[in-house]
Amino acid sequence: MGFGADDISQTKKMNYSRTPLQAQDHVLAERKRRERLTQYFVTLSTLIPNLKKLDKASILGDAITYIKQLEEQVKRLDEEANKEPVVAVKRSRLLSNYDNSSTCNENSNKSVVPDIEVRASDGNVLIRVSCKKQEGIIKEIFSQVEMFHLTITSSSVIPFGYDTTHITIVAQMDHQLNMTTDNVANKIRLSIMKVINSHE
Amino acid sequence: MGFGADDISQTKKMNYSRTPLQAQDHVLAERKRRERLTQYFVTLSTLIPNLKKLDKASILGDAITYIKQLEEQVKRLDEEANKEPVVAVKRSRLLSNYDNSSTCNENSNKSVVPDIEVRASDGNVLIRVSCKKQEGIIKEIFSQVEMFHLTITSSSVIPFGYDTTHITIVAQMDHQLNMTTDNVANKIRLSIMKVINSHE
DNA sequence: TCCGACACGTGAGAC
DNA sequence: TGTCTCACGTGTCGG
Repeated sequence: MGFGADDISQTKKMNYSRTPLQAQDHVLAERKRRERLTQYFVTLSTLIPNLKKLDKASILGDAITYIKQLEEQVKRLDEEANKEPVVAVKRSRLLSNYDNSSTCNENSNKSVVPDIEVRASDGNVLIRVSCKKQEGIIKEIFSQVEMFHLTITSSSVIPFGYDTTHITIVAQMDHQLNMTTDNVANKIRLSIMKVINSHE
Repeated sequence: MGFGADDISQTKKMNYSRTPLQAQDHVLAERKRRERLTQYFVTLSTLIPNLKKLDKASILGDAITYIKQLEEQVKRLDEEANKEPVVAVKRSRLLSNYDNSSTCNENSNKSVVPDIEVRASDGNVLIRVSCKKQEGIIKEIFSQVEMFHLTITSSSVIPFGYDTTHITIVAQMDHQLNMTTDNVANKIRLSIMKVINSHE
């Protein structure tokens, strides 16, 4: 940063006067520079809402507060968009390129993300799977369920859209297994997730 | 806006010289003003990411582009937050003590949390409701679904545990409705949620 | 009247 | 080397 005549002691007579031929070039360039800065100021002032005074200081100050406010708002919206669903279903994200950034467009992959929900209550287990239609995947899922000595009381397999299958199974736990329902639920979830993963 | 010596024609000898006693007050005030402006500039420069040059012009220019970028980002996030995500799962939580951790004990409340999931894909709508067994609630849910001019292609109603019912419905949207699938999904979700709430 | 804000011309440092 | 940017002091308006 250059410093001009800093102190008040007038040393007005400097040794070198500029080349007088184009010393005016200097003033012209400086004029141009000021002009650019002023233009920046008016451009900036148009971006700031509720700007009352057009002071350079006010423009700068309000720009600062406005940027802070915008950043805070972005942060709020961002973490609100990325927060987990309210009743957080355990969900396996099998597509690694699942884009959760704010710039993602409506990707059709999003509708076919396979997800699994297992919940247990009163010795019963509810299994809900939503996955792509795949050859033999239903058989394998049922096979996995039976490996836990569960008695299936009802089930439904419902197609949804072009390539999605929605499976709902309710089964009863064998009482001779001394496992907690949550433990069983977790094991089933992992098992099915593994099956689906092997098909991807 | 004040204008100084505008043109090059040197009329250097102006009529009034300032009161010499506190003409220095003027330079002091101006010095203070410049100081404030400079401080604003450095404060502003700290807010702008990836700022390479510390020019006033660069600071202003990058501040302008940064504000535009932030505004655009806010706009994008805002309209993204208000639209229903495709995969969805905005879920009404009526019982606040729902424990989704893996170490949760067998709380019978878990199985009766009424929750609704609506997702839309390829003009189809999948509706999944899990709620308490209640007199006539199934009829009302189906009635609500039909009010949206949806053609139900398949459905299942499965009991789960002592007092829970799990309902899955897949329906096709009427093409003459020029509504987005997400919009329909959201409306259905609200409608069913209202029905269930009135039964609680 | 004075105070605040502005543009101006200018010397000087930085790359 | 020249070119760019800066702070400075100053004259001049407006409220």
